[in-house]
Amino acid sequence: MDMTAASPLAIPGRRTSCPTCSLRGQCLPGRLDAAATLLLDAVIQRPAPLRRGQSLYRINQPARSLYVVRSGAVRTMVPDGEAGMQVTGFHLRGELAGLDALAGERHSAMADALERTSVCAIPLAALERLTTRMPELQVQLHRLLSREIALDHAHMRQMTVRTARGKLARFLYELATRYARAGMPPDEIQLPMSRADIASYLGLAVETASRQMRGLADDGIIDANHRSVRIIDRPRLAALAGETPVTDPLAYARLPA
Amino acid sequence: MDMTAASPLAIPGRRTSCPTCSLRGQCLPGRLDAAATLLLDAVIQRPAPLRRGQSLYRINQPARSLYVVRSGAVRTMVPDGEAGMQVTGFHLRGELAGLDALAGERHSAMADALERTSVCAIPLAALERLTTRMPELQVQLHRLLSREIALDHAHMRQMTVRTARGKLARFLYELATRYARAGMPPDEIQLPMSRADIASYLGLAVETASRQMRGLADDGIIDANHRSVRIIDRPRLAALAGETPVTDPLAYARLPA
DNA sequence: CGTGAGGTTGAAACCACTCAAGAAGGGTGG
DNA sequence: CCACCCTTCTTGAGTGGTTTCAACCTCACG
Repeated sequence: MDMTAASPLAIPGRRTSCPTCSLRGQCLPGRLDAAATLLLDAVIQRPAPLRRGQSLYRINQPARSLYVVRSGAVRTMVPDGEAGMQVTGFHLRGELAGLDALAGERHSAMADALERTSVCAIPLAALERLTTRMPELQVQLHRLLSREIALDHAHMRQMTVRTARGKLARFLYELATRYARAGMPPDEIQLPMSRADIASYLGLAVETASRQMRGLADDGIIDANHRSVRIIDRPRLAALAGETPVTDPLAYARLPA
Repeated sequence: MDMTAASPLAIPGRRTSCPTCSLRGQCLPGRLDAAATLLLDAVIQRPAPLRRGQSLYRINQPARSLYVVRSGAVRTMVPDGEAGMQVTGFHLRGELAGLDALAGERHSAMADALERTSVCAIPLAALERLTTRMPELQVQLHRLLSREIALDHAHMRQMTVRTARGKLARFLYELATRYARAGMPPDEIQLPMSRADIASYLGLAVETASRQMRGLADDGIIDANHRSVRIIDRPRLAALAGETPVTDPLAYARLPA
């Protein structure tokens, strides 16, 4: 299945714009009125789609824009030890990338496309100018920032799970949730990332990621081969994802003095 | 050593204010001029110091403010499985808390004080109003947001380290860095959090955290007993913190098509 | 001075990592 | 269109580190 052609927004020759974009509601325009949306639309750049492997921005590159993934998927990584890279995030349709340099300094991470990917680039300078004049836009920006921070926190929780099975379950469960929000079928996932990406993201060895994927399949929870994953038993996946074996449930129940 | 009395800002009877605050530069005022700083100062609330264990905000509570830690330390946690809590962050002097609800919705985490803690509360409604009128303030807000996101990413990297020793080393190293930024001695750390907090934060068993702390001490890298940690061999700590044994350095070097 | 939470230490089981090799895809060029 | 290559993924066995369970210590506090 070719996902790159799935988006109705990628029709060549037809110029995409905020007013006609199906992501409008969950993107920066939010609940902006038509006139305001046009003002925003005017500053947004829509570069040619990135091919698989092309980089969106590099480490230490001065931050110019904020990016919204229109279709495809973006991966962010930071250098890690000797020449290695650590995957810090995946950005799906409708999600933001480039927040690490919101202040207009330099990027602390690098980002590249996992598959053919279209993005909207919002120049930071223009964004600042617009938000001061459009309070609604600022609210929406903050809303999106909150969402991205929440995603990061979800990621943290994934990694503090102490079993590989639990990590992977949580990863798939969260991915399914995000696919649903992006308007894609949440139980038929085409993974845009490799096992190595998943392993790095979760802090596992590649082999472990592979084995656990098979393990979930053997248990009848998912149906997995290669990059296509079908969730069969969602409740059980949720149970695996939600549960961390907590040794001492009272350990953190500290009473006010 | 009692850290709660260490801050010159906690002098009773003397009302703290942005213009006289030593954190001014790295806090929201940033490089605002005197008049603008006063405007900001006027909306900032300074509640009575929190006692150890008192909560700053709870889960699902409507977000009212953004918080800056003036002295002390705040811990944030999310519920995790059956009645357990997962520590997602520690917020030291000069750092922000409450970003998970920046959009003015509800808090997805809870926050409480690890020791006697003073905070400044910036009402979100007022903040929004001010940023639209003061572009400089907005830039600084974004700068702080970037910093917090960077902290989260550092945390992620901590957790993907696959050895407990490395996780703890990275934790201590980063903590020392943040202490330095807060203007505290970076090599004489009084840990505000318990071993259980550290373990939860890093995704380890409490016993492992304890053992590794001792291990670092045995190796002559730190001097640790209970909550006071002295960094003896900073270069070696950095080496432990920076290095992850990367199996395949080329695994993520994907070439553009 | 007792009590309890927080912290440490020990021994054994388990799980994930490492090393190694083979299978399966996808892409490329003949 | 097929054969080839190379990347990605899988599978297997052994090892080592982390977890678990349990007991003990110690410090702060009432």
